[in-house]
Amino acid sequence: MPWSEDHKQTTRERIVAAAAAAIREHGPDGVSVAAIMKRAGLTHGGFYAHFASKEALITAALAHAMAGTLDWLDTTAAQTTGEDLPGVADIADAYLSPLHFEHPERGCPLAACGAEFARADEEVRTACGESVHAYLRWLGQHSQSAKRAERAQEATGALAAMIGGMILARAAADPAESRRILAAVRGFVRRATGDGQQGD
Amino acid sequence: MPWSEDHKQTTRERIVAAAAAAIREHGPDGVSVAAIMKRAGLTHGGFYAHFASKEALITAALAHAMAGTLDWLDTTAAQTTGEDLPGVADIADAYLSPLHFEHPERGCPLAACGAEFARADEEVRTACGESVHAYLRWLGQHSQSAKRAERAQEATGALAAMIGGMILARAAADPAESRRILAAVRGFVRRATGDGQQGD
DNA sequence: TGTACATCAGTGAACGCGCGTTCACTGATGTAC
DNA sequence: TGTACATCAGTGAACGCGCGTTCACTGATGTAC
Repeated sequence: MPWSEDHKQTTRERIVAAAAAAIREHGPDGVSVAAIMKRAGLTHGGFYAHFASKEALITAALAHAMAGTLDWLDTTAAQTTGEDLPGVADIADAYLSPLHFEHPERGCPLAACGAEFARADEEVRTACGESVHAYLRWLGQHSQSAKRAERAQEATGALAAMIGGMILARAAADPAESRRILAAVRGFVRRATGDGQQGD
Repeated sequence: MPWSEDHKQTTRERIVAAAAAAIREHGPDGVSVAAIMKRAGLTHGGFYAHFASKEALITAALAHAMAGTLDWLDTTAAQTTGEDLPGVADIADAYLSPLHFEHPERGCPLAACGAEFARADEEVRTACGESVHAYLRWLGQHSQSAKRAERAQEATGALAAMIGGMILARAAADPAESRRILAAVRGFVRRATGDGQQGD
């Protein structure tokens, strides 16, 4: 075999990473296969040696973005609070941060293009449904409520507020209003989860 | 003048209404000018006698959808509660209803395409920012909190949860999970706003 | 160690298609006589 | 009341362009001798 075993796999991952960033920045319809390949340092012709379709790439990019986001939220919230298992409101603080606001290309794929994924063809739609499920499961594990039903409600409500809050902040007219929105939603989630306030 | 005075205005409004529905159903990039004109019972050639660009139509459609949504929420929440000025949690109940879930084409434009509007060119972006501002103002008027700052936080947090909740429900894998999500977010908002529960 | 070779990751021109937009036209309409 | 006319809302063919996808090729690589 003329090329090292994992060379193609590495290239594939480079394409997925480039796609995950470009799609979150411009939406799945706002970026072309050629633009993604260029971002990965390649030409568009080679694309179909790695993926069956643009659809398949979007699916892989969504999974990549989701995994990265959960990882980043876990790490950031744990660092900020100094606890191994931060609570839902701590996760929401990390999510509703100015850093996340300014960098959709490295952030939550559902805040960046949730509605578009949900409207897409079956392959992406299915991956999107799985992402939602995994997201809620993961956030539920951070809930400190005693009852299972309460943990589920807390996780679902908080995730909704997080995603909607980031969308509102990014849709707002000016940066000051965006900051106000992010802070308000952080406070709202703390109030709903019954956690004491923290930081600002 | 060979045509009645408001004939052209009526046609224009028919195009805007068709666009508002089609865009909320398929996204601004998912529907063509020709498809919108067909939906309005016209051919695509006449479009530029009414609008300077597709961008201008999207802007008008967003405003139309926003106005219709606030109206519908006000009416529905008032009918359900039997009060003139329903509270934030009552509005959230109407928003997070199965009917709204099933009919994005008649529902909130920010839940349907908020992220896309926020990424669009200046004209749509500006209209989107104004929509967010108007939305928050309107919902704040429904808050029963005493202090202004609390009303703002309640409105912002609830709107975030409403929009994010609808996006999550529409992105979920199966109808049962969607229903669970909608119910959970309704409960979450009631908890955060301190309102007693209502209905289911 | 050096060289000829087979492999296949990546290249770039080309394709068909649908899009937003333009424009010469058609024909339904209200008005003037 | 009836008819010729000017207006302009709406039609449909055509445009240039960028898209997703295909394919004949190129050239860097590890292997065999």
